[in-house]
Amino acid sequence: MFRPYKSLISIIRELILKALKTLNVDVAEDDIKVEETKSRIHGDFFTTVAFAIAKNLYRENFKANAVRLAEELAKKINEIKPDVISHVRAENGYINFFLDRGAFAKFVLEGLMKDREKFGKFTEESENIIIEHTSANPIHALHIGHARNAFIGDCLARIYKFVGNKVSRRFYINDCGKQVAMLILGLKALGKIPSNTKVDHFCGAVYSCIASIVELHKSLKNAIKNIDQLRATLRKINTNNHLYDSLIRNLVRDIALGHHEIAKRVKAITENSSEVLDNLIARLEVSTASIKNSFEILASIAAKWPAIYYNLSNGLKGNVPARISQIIRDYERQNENITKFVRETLNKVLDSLTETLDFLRIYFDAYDWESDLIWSGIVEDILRKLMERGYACKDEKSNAIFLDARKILKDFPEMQEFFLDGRKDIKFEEIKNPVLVRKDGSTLYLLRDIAYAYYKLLFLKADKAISVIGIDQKLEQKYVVLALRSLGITNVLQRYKHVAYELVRLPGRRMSSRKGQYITLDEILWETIKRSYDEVEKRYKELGDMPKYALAKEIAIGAIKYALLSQIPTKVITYDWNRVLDFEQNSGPFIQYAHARAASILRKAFWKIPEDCNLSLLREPEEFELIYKISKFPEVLDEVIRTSRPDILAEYTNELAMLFNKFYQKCPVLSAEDAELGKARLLLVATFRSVIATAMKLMGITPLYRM
RNA sequence: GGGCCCGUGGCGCAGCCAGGAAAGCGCGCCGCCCUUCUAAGGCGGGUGUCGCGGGUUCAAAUCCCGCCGGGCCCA
Repeated sequence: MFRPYKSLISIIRELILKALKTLNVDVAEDDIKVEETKSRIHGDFFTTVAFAIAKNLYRENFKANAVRLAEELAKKINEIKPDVISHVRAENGYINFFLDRGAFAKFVLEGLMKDREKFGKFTEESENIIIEHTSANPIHALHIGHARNAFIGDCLARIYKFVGNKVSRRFYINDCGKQVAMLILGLKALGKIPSNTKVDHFCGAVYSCIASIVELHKSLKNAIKNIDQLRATLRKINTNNHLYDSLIRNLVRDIALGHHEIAKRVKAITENSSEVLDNLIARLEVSTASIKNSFEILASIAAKWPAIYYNLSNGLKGNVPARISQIIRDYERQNENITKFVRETLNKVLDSLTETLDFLRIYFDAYDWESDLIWSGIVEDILRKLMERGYACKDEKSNAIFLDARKILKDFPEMQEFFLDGRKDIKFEEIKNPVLVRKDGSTLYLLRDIAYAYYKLLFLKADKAISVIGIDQKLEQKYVVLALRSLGITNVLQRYKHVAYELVRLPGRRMSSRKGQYITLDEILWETIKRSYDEVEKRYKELGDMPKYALAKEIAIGAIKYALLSQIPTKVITYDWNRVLDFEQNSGPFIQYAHARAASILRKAFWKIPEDCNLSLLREPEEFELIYKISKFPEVLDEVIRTSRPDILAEYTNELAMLFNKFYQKCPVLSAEDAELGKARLLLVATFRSVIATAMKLMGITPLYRM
């Protein structure tokens, strides 16, 4: 595989090593660092090896000795350097390497002559890789936060595949939770899903409504419980029942209105302060606040979806929480009546989600249902296996079953660094053993996640299982890894990877499906398409409406994907329309535009790419910088895989586009002053176009040939 | 109460893991460049206690310790 940048670094390292040998100095491998200069004034690469040697050899006169050593080394290197390096110069103890730009251009572009399209593939090792991503609950529309997950997962999947792996993309469906049961109950109360709305949008509204209603019920119930206790306590303290009954009545009213003056009122009347009473008052304050909060959320949801809210609040009958629990239980036990309805419903929502994802060209190889995992007995078997091995145990008192994380860490000390994240000061007793099975016998997500991970690695035979899951699940994911290790997966740290990403926030608050506070991906998509359609219209008057739309769609998809991919996954993004709708530099459209310009030149040259031309004519700074950036492409892919950070690829692609635009401005291709130079430039344009097209495809952004 | 992540010009971000020479980029602002391969472009201009305080080092935005501010997880 052709890796010009990496080869160049090794060439330079070899030169340094050889020079050191002739000077008879020994140096640790690690001290020979070859780095890129920040400014071309100091050449293209430099090494600080002279400092490292001087430090070891001379305690005094450190600087002078470093400077002298650097000079001696530079002199030696100049004698033995290959043609691609024009010269080496010592400056202030640094040794600077200057490339021969013509030779470098020839080296890179000639190497890429045959298979430009495959540049960056490392076909050496081929693994079975499972990438699980998106995995949104199939009960509501995707919002921009889910999009972040989807884009990161899809980009990583494309890269893993491109560099030479077998990749399976999987979507995990959490269908056994409370959320699904809420939706199901809501839909049963409402009857049919109307045909004039998108299913996921409708269900999302239903879910938000019902979740808020349940939430409010819960807060009210809590408050009532607290009031009853308060009443009883007050009676114990004083026997003037009449006075307290009227106080309680007033409190109930005030709580309903969300007033926060309970402590004052109670104390004013009782002039009494006991620990029990204070505690009760505090709890009452809390439930008042939560009632107020629940009311506000419900009000905003009712305003957003008045019809659904109205029908639901009339249609919901009976003990709602009990009915929800019943649905969960029945579904887990695969009760025929409920199972059919749940699966049918969720499949409809899933189809609706997939429609959006398809539109964005994000596809899956398989959908894995949590319920299948339970029904098939895998979850149970994993639990038994954990217990047999002694890594899960039942608490005698509570009857709950815990994962014995402490025992796993003791038995497999190699897991400690991973789990503790380098912290040495934590005491073993402080590590919590998480619950796998509640005292009522119901299982927790963690257990199912362990089962699913195990399933991926052992039954689906993945060499590596990568899961794109929110950073809030970090601890939970660590427990999954511990459990896998205890189940006998020895190299689990290499085989299971949690790719964590942060939330997308709305200005001032977080997005929440439950509270109905979100911007759907569909909304963003259509708004962005509209905006890019306007832009296309401005500059492409002669184009028909449909082609305009097709173009606008690609531009919009590129804009949205780039906006979300270009930031480090582990940082919070605050969603901003301006950022997505900005089509200037550092955006998807900017990159597509650079590609279109290159394609335009090639089209005018009838796509006849010269095979023999004098590449060493390419010595202009703009030509050099572009070639230099191109040469680093395989290293960028390497880095993205190492760090699971697509933003590195996004930034690289942006820089590549930027450098091409500078070249484009400065260096005429088709009307070059010299025909030979023109030919060489045309080859550079073709190479650039291939590389940036590959980079774009890896991000799921379509390279456009005209814009 | 315990832990994790973040703090870089007015705004949004990269650089920190693997310390190196004047700290980069985009947006915004001002000026210039379309008879020349698509101006969704290019060129020029001003903007910084790299949150604060110590320490390690020849060298710190980068490593270590403490603190402050924001976000999150567990309880």
